[in-house]
Amino acid sequence: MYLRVLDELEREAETTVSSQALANRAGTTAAQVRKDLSLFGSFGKRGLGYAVPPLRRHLRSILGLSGSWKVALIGAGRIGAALFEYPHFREQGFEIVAVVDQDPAKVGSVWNDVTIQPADQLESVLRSAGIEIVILTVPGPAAQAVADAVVASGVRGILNFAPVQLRVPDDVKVNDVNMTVELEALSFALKPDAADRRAKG
Amino acid sequence: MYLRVLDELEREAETTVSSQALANRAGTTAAQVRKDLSLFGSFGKRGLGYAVPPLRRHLRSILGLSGSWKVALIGAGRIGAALFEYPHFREQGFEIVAVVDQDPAKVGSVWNDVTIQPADQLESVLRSAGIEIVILTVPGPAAQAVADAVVASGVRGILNFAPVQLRVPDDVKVNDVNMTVELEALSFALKPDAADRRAKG
DNA sequence: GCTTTCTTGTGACGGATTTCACAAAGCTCA
DNA sequence: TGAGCTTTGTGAAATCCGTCACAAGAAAGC
Repeated sequence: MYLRVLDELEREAETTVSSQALANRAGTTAAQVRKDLSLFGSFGKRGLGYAVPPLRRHLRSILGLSGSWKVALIGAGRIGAALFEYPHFREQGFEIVAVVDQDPAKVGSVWNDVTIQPADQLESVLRSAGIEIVILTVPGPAAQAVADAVVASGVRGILNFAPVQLRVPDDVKVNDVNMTVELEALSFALKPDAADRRAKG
Repeated sequence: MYLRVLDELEREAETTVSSQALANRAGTTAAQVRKDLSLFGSFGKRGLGYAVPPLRRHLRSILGLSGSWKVALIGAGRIGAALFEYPHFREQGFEIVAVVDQDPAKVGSVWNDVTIQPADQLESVLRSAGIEIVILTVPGPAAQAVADAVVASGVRGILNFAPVQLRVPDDVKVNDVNMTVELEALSFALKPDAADRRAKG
């Protein structure tokens, strides 16, 4: 989130930012910002704050965003299609260089120079394209089987949109985007008798 | 996540489940499951486990999912369109009964019986449809202004897909879905010199 | 009815994370 | 140059959260 704020500050041509200002924009506290950043080094100047462009470069480097990552999209349904066009992935260095789908009617279509490949060739597609991270937008019931094949192809990062918990080896990292769970959390916070929870914590 | 697992177990016609089994499927530990559930009551039977259908009902009630919620989609772009069709929202009781977009070319289109309304009528649309939760899929730079109007319309829950931190009053709950941040977290975990972090914690 | 087996509910512990608070450092201006 | 103001970096304290471990409840077998 700090990187997102720094992107914004750089567009606004701000040259420095204090931990307090960074905290305000990122939705946290000044002390938290300083603790977080100090884990990776001393980037600020006392009395002044943090210089925006260097801190942004530092954070990009810390996050491993200095180069670019080769990403495959598995599942060319509505959500997959929307993500394929999502501009922020490329802006941050994630290039979707392969698309795979199980539906024969979709295989062979070309999306912006990328040809949709059949699911039964998943492993060879991932290996030959040198894929490092996969975005998984297949239906829940199919997700675990696809994830197994993805792992077998040597991929160690999965961004999972399927509403199931994937079981993968320890050296594979899965991050879930679970939109339904987020909505349900809103429901919990808003349900009629939730007022006391808000008051008492 | 427990509710998701219980949905699954009920489809499989399982009648009871132990904290251990629930933990396996939800990706956590048995002790964690018991602590979490015990916060809201004693739902299990010692020696037996939890009865699936009643626990599922309990969780749905705790989460405020007993009835249904009226939801508006603001932003009819690619992501908005994908979410409109996403079946799991309706399955869990979230009905998208209004769609709003700023683009005159889209206003007036009908999506599955819902007519897209113009952004300048946001407040009246939200109020007259009795909207309780909003899904925000507008571009980042527009998000705060739209959120302000949403809050002014009395909505107290926002599912925010814009990659910015929204500032809202304390009685409004915002949940963020930040796909780019999730990818960046994968990048951090996978970047070449990340091996030592994994080993040492 | 009694023993065995299973599994919950929960207090105690310990590790992790956040907040607090302040010395040290840098800038500005006289 | 030095006083005053600002803001970082970081130990210490406080808080939060997950894990452990076990007493007690419930069923099953005999």
